[in-house]
Formats: sequence, structure tokens, C-alpha cells
Amino acid sequence: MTEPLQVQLKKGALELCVLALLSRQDSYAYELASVLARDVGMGEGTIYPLMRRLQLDGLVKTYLVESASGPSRKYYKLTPAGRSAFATQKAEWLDFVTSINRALGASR
Amino acid sequence: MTEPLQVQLKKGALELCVLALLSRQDSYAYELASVLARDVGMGEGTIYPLMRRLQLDGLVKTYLVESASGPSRKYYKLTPAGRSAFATQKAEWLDFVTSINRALGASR
DNA sequence: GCACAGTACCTTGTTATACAAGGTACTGCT
DNA sequence: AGCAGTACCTTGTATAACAAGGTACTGTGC
Repeated sequence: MTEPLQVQLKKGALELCVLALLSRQDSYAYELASVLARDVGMGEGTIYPLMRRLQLDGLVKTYLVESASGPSRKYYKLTPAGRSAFATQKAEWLDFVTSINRALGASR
Repeated sequence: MTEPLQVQLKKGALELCVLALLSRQDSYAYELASVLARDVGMGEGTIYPLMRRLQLDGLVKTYLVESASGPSRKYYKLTPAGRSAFATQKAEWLDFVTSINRALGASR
């Protein structure tokens, strides 16, 4: 059970994290979920609706890769629109954090 | 009309901002709304449900002050629980920002 | 061959917060 | 009297995170 405040804070930020991870390397949902569960405490079931949204928004495209074991994996790759969205959202995130920190009276 | 991403990012963060402002000085809702509209782009109508929540949660208490002009103003003051919540939420915010920035591969 | 754990995928209803529309009411100015 | 600014407030909508519940495959141990 994650903290109520953490759940709210993550809204909007998880998409940015996914775009960041995919900007470095293509990945499949389960792997993304594991990384984000570890790094930012995201619930593992959260990834599938999120990836579906990104796909519907045209920010990612998918392809299948045979797995050494188990079923084939559904990989995600950023589209040009996805790369653009990543740049835009990153700038908005940095602006946002700066605004909130200033409101908190913190200079970090 | 504020950006969709900005709306999501603000979830959870506005309460923290209010607690921060009130930790410095008591204030009334309209004034808080003006400050937060300017500093973090919060919609002005957002403040009243937010202050109501804080009051119901026991984080603030209210008192009326005569205005030099116009109706009397409803001032808000942090309770001990409010001060505690502020400290806790600030720590959680800083942790959160650090986690997200690390996931973004940013070192700020 | 069966049971189990791990991997990998997915949908859906619930929850909580920001928004903004719509509203009341007072004062000072024109 | 009308208007703008100040100051208050409620409520329904929109959105994203959650997590419960589910399917299915492989490898391992018994």
C-alpha cells in the first residue's frame, strides 16, 4: 500500500519516467514496470494502462521479440512524437519542480 | 485553461504549498489563492475545497478578522498536526523529486 | 504428469485531487 | 444604479495511479 501523498505526486510523472527510459533504450512493459517499481515505487499493474495510453497517443509503437524462454515480449519504441513529448514534458517537469520548491522556500 | 500535464503534476503538491505558506504566516483563502495562482499556476477556485479538506483533516483552524474594507476575512492557522504534516510532506516531496530526477537521468 | 513460482501480459472499477463553472455578498468608484 | 474588485463557497467533471483479478507460458522439483 503506497502512501496517499505519493500516489498523488506520481500523477503525470510516471509517463515522463517511461518516456525517459524509452528514450535511452527500447523495452518491454514488464521490464519497465520492474524498473519503475524499484526506482519510484510504482505499482506493477500500473504500467499496462499507461503504455496503452502512450500507444493511443501515438508516442510509442510496439513490436514483438522472441524470448529465450517464455512467450514473446512486446517491446515499445518511442516515435518522433514521443521524443518530442519527452523533451516538452521534461522541461515542464523542471519548471514545475522549480516553482514548487520556490513556493516551499527551498533553494535546491 | 492550464496544461493537462501541469494539472496532473500539481496533484498532491498544492496542499504542501499551502502548508508551507501557512507555516510562515497565517493567511486567508483569497490571498493564498492569489499567491498560488501567481507562483504555481493554481486555479483560483481550487483553494476553497482544498482549505476545507485541510480543516476537516485537522491541519488548520480558522478565525475571522475584520477587514479595513469589505467583509471580514476568514484566516487560517496551522495546528500542531498541520506543522507535523508539513514536515512530513516536505520530506516526501524532496524524496519524490530526487527519485524522479534520478529516473530521468538528471543530476540537479 | 502435476504443482508451483516466476515471467509476461492485460482489463477494470475505485479513489483522490485539480479544475472551473456557477453562485452570493460587500465596498468603493463612477 | 451599475460595475469592478474583493472574498467567500459548492459541485460535477476529468484524469491518472492503484490494485484486484485474470490468462498463459516455461522451468523446476517431486
